[in-house]
Amino acid sequence: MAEAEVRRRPGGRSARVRAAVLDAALELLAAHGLEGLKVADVAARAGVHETSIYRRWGTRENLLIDALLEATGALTVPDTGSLRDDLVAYATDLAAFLATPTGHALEHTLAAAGDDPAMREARDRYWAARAGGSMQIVVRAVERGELPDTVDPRLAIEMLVSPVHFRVLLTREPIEPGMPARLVDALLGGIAVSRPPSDPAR
Amino acid sequence: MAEAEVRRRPGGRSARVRAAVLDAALELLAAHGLEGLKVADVAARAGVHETSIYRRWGTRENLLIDALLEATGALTVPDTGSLRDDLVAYATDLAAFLATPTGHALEHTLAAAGDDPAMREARDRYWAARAGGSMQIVVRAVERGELPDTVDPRLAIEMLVSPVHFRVLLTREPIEPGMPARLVDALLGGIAVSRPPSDPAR
DNA sequence: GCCGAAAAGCAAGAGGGCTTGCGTTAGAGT
DNA sequence: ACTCTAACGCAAGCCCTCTTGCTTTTCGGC
Repeated sequence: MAEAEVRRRPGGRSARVRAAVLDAALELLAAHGLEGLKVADVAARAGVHETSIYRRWGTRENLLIDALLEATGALTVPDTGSLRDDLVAYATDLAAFLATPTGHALEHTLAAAGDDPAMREARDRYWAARAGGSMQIVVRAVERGELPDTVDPRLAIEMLVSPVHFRVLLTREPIEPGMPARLVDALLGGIAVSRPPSDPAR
Repeated sequence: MAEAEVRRRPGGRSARVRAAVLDAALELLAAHGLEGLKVADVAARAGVHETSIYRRWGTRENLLIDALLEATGALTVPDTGSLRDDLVAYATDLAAFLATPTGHALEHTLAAAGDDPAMREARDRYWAARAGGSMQIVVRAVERGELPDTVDPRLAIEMLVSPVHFRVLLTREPIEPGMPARLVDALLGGIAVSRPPSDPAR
């Protein structure tokens, strides 16, 4: 997620401008929110001409994606030795991230992003990295014998994380603290069996 | 979803303008896509002044939501007597709808929509209607004894539909024909048990 | 039929995203 | 050190969303 930075030379003019612009974008994003961020303001704060931004990034959207992906570290992939605990921790972390201004902005920008080749590649890389990390939770559980090797790690992770994204992006309902655990229990045991009374909430 | 239309009088000027604008918007949406739709074009095609649109709807976004929700019938809620079949059919229908231009546009517009009170109310009504219908699948299964009454219908439906939305909005990966069935099997039985070899795809 | 209010028509314009043509500057390679 | 080129600075302008002040039409109630 942070692979640039050593593009040509750390102190080259290009790198300097790039860093200044991305920093400015993130600061203004935190200050004025996603809608309030104007390219002209970013340019002014970065001490750079607006045209330079458009020449390099092309669109406001591209700039946002670049800044947000650079600012977004990978989610930590827990490894407690317990599948259930790992999944609950991961979902909880994700929900917490999506509740931050940066997470919220990233989510909405990704959802609104277009389909040009460059954007497609950035998106694919991002999700591949996310999936690669989180699927380890499932892979390790299979290795430990906690899960049969017939499970599809990708589908399992999708079923875990997508309800969280769903609420943030579409229904906009809050994610109660107990939701990750209920999600994981349903995912592991299936809804056809009654779940253990393991959630105080709701 | 289609509750207006008898606002003041079917032939009143307001109603006429409203209908003309929404029709024009949907036609242009189908013709030029979500990004290609311009308010001025809608006004021209509807034979209406652009100002009238902005006076009534306020923003392009509101216009889109109004047109799309009006054009979107409720998804049919299957009732085959088998929970598994109902869920698979529902998820398949949803995926098919989201693959249509209208569905795609609705999905993205909803995700991008803001949080003003009017929008919030429209969104809540939409999702309440969707949830109300789809949760019946689960409720009926409980009544039939196919599921214990400890299941949370809302969570179950969220876990069913959100991976579909997730792919459409965020990862943009295609939804393979076999996905709904695999989703339902994982949801019903849990990933901890090996699934029956019931999917030819993948 | 008449009248008051609500909605539509109209013109003008502000603001932000994005583009283009041209001159200027800085840094990478030799 | 010198040049050649990629990147930036700058000015001007287009397009689209959205706003505002005022006039004109139309509809519903009396």
